Amino acid sequence: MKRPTIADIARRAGVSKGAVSYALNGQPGVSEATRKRILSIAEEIGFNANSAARALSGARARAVGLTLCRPARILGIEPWFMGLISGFEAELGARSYALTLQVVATPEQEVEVYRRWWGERRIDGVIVTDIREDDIRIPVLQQLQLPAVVIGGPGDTGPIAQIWSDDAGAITEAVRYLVALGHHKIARVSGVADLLHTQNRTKAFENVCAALGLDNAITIPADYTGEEGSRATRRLLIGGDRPTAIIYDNDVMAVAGLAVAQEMGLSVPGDLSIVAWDDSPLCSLVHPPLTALSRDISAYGAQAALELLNAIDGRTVGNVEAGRVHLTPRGSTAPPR
Amino acid sequence: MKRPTIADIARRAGVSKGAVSYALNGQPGVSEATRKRILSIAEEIGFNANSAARALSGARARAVGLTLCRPARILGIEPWFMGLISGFEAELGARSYALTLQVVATPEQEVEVYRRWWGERRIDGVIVTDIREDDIRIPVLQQLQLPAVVIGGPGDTGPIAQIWSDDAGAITEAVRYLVALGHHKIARVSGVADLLHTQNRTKAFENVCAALGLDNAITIPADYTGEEGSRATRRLLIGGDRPTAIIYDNDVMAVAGLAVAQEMGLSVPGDLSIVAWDDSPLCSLVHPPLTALSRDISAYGAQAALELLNAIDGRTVGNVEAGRVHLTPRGSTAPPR
DNA sequence: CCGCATCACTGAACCGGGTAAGTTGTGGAG
DNA sequence: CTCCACAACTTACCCGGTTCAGTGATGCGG
Repeated sequence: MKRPTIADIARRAGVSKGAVSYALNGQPGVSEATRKRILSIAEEIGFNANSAARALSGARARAVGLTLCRPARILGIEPWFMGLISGFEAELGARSYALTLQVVATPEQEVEVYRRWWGERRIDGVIVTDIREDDIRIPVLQQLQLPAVVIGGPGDTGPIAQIWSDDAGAITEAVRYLVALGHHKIARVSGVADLLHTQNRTKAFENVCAALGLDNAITIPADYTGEEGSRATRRLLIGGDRPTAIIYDNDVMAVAGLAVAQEMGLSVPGDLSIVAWDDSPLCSLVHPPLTALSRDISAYGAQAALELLNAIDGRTVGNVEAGRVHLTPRGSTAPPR
Repeated sequence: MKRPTIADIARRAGVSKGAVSYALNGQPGVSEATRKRILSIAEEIGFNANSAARALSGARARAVGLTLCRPARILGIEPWFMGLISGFEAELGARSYALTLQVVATPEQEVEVYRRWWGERRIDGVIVTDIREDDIRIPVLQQLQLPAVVIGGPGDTGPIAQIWSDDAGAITEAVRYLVALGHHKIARVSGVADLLHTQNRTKAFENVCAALGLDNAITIPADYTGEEGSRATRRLLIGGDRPTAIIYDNDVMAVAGLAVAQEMGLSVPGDLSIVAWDDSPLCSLVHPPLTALSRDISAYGAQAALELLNAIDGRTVGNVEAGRVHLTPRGSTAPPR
């Protein structure tokens, strides 16, 4: 089956290619009558502009890129990324932008992918996640002048826009809630330590615990996987002076922690309260359902996509705070026995 | 920063654009010495061929498409799709093919996306998942002559290649295992009923139960979500003649089923044995860890990508069986009390 | 009735890589 | 020494949109 081109439309409408291009793009230069005729022919023959030709003649590629830099086994089970992706799609799909995905192993590879995409003119901009301190991707994106938005922070990303959520406020709320329930020994199992938002959370956790006079408020670094979550939980629970509540940096580790507690014969929430970060269906799936720090990940993604499209269109975008994180109490938290 | 083009390379090497093109693509027509010189210049200035120009001049777009047609809240938690995606990437990344993703709500929208992608020449082929009986996407793909591979089946997809796994054999193995443990009342909670692989599994389940003389071997249809998994499990467990073992069509529903059993005060595996389909980290995360029907999803995806690349290159591909599914016994199965 | 602006369009160049057809230059066979 | 085959290029056009510089035709004020 032959793909229709603007030349086909031009022939059928009895006008030139240029006129068709103006008509289809809503540019001035054709009469309303001709425009309507051309549009109806385009509709009739099922015309879609060849994205390659469009991109080649200096216009947009109408695609944005996303690299995922986490091991496959984490990606699979983490609801976070898929939530984000479906959020992107909501905005991108509406403007028929495509989303190009690449799974990589290291930040260095990510930089390579950015360079390749840029050289290939394959994408108009990128969405950057898992931002670190002094992230090596930032200077490269600036050098290439590739429009971008960073998800995460707040932190220093120079002129590149950030979409961030108030992690510090959220963890403060969680700790206050646990203290109000009567907990004094609260621990935390964190995600990958050199990610910016992990550091923000850790700092805020230490601050609020100090402010409330909690000692023993330690953070054990982990990596978001269930295995590490279990290991960290065991380390916390085997000591004599064990915590009565644990806050986990993601839902997967929280579920793993719950399993460890059950395995050790501890009752949740009787002996141990559990708070998960990021409220996915996973949290309401287990027994007892987990108290969680919820945010609308999909809306977060949609907002990021919108800001990126703005950046691509040359509108300057500043730092934006995404929707608030709020605590959703469920069966995994209670006053300590 | 200006993007280098083959014209830049040609100028620096003192040859014509054509020679550069031949050299970069490994075509005959240039001497080894010239080819090396050109390649080293390309390397030095960080050349990447403009994918738009390449696609426009009749060559490949070097991208493949994937549409995901499930509600966001399922996509997020289902490890299946992300596993598949990282499998694709392994093959695609190696040949620097891009993966273009689109989340849609209905099969009709999927067809629209295929048509648009085809018209835009944006992709060279598509990977089709969640295949149904008389799937509306198949005739469209044939009409457009868009290279494709179907994941799932076996079923009738005409000339389009399929990658399938032996679901019938797997469920037979699971039932035999439970019977060997001493179970007589085995139930199943299935995924979306009109998907082809669900039907294959249901048929095989009925066959093996009939062959082994099990009565009460009912299948309750669900939709892969935790909520439906819980509901189906409750329905099965409130009856007087409740099953002693349940097989779930995915891991999410199995975990939900486990929570329901615990909530009802039933011990797993003492009162109820649970088998999950698709062994994700989720299965070893909960307590007790779930016995599962394991397959290497990532390898499955890689194989599908490879076959698609073959199809794009014009090599005919037949139906391929992916790696075997095998039963991984864990703590959630035992002889009934 | 002339001159000028405006509209509605045409024609052609352009983007950057692929490739068929044409042009050298060289070596070896006859 | 001539002729031919072949390697090693160059030239020129193609892909399908976008865009800019024209070109008639029309309208309108003076």
